[in-house]
Amino acid sequence: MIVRQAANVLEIMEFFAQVKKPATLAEIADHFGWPRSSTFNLLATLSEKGYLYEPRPRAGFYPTPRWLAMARMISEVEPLPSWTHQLISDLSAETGETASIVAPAGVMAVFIDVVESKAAIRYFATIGHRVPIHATASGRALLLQYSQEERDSVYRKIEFKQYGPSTPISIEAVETELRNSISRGYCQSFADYSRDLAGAAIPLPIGDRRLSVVVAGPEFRIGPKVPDVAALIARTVDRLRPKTTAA
Amino acid sequence: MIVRQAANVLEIMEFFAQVKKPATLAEIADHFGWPRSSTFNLLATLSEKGYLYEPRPRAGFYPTPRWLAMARMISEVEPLPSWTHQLISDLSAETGETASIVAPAGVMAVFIDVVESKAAIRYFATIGHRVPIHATASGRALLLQYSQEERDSVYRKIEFKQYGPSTPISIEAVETELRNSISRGYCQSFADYSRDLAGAAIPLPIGDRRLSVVVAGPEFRIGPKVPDVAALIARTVDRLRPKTTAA
DNA sequence: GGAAAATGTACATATATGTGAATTTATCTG
DNA sequence: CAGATAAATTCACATATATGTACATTTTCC
Repeated sequence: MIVRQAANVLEIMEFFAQVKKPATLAEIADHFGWPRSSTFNLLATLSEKGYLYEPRPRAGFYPTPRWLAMARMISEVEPLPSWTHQLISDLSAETGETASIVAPAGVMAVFIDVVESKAAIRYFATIGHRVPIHATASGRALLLQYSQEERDSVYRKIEFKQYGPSTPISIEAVETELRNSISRGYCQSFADYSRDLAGAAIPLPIGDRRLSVVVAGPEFRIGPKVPDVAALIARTVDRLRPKTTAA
Repeated sequence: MIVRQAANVLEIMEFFAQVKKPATLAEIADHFGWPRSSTFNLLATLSEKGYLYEPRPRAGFYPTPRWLAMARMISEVEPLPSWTHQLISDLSAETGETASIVAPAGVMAVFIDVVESKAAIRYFATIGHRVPIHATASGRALLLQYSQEERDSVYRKIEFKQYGPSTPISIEAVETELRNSISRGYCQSFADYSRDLAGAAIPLPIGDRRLSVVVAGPEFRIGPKVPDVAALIARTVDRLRPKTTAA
């Protein structure tokens, strides 16, 4: 069950992140199609908690820097090592495509860092974007780091859907693709989940965290180059990952 | 009316900002005394929206960097000029007390930037902290920038409460205190709102934004020095505020 | 300056939502 | 490796909550 008012808080935050200027109660209510009275309650709640204020008289509400203060506190803990951002930054620059660091979240994979391609036609992904773990290159690069039991446990919760012609729609299909990925040396996906999207990914274990790196873009552009891209990812990881004695 | 589930989202965020490590459903439910099923729904909603993930297997949830990404987008708009942080930073260093930048939010005043005192006994304020606009030095420094009509409009919404012995409990009392502040050259408060707390504040108009600076601390420590502190604030503003031809 | 329009606020009520109990899944223990 | 224990999920129902309606306030426009 989705908690509507919880989702609405996030929607409001995203709304402000987009419009980047104060908005009145009426504007917000109209934008979302919410009743004024409900909007009033929600804004009052956020204000009362110190997350919204009125920067200038009669110009409406805007989030306080409290969001930022909280987000900073949260993110200063086990941040990604700085070389991982360098990694996707370099990969995006060299390939011209979108590169991301991905982490597991149940049956989904979440983008936790993204450097977007600058091309007009590109894979549009944002931090927080989620994709099915079994039907994407980045997700499968996470699954490769799981034990068989852990994978089985994930499989049980997956609802297999035919997102595209090549989507694996059974446990065996996923396991087969994982085996292929191992022998191939990298994970790939050709519109397994998103239409026209192809990508290459490899596992990126950091400490006890299971992450993956993925480079993805429009199939027509990146498709033929997937093996090269995969090799580039591997080389770039080798170059940037700090050398340690332990594996 | 307070929107419970909206508030809960903020509580969860603050919880993670505090504990700074992943937490399982059970831990979160226990911490807040929420039913597990409700907690489940909330966490599912936040996860689905890309704000929560599972950094490592079976170690529970943690916010994704999406919070930070959103908060950055929001805060990169009309940020405070950098000299205002320098201002409160210097003030806190010189006085040993907590210094803040404050903005209006209806009948309340919100702290939008804070540098805390390092003393063991200190004014504990955080960004987002709210105080009544009429019963605090910082709030009255905001009211001084309002027109009479605007102030009247605010007064109509205030519920006058006797927070402390010196709290102004009528419109006249507030107006009188404002007049005194003008002739005095700064705003002050001696436990008008918070017990044992004294502070000095002055208006800080920036562009068309109405802000104020306040230095506050325990009454016994800062009380006798309030005039000096006020003078220091004024001097420091003069020193740091960029000179422009226009007023 | 006065009327009209827009915006913000309060409240009762129907309904969407949170929750307790039951079920399933995972983890620990001997 | 069972059996026990704890955690995560599901679901139907009572209730807390979102909202339609009415009212108040503020702003706009003539």
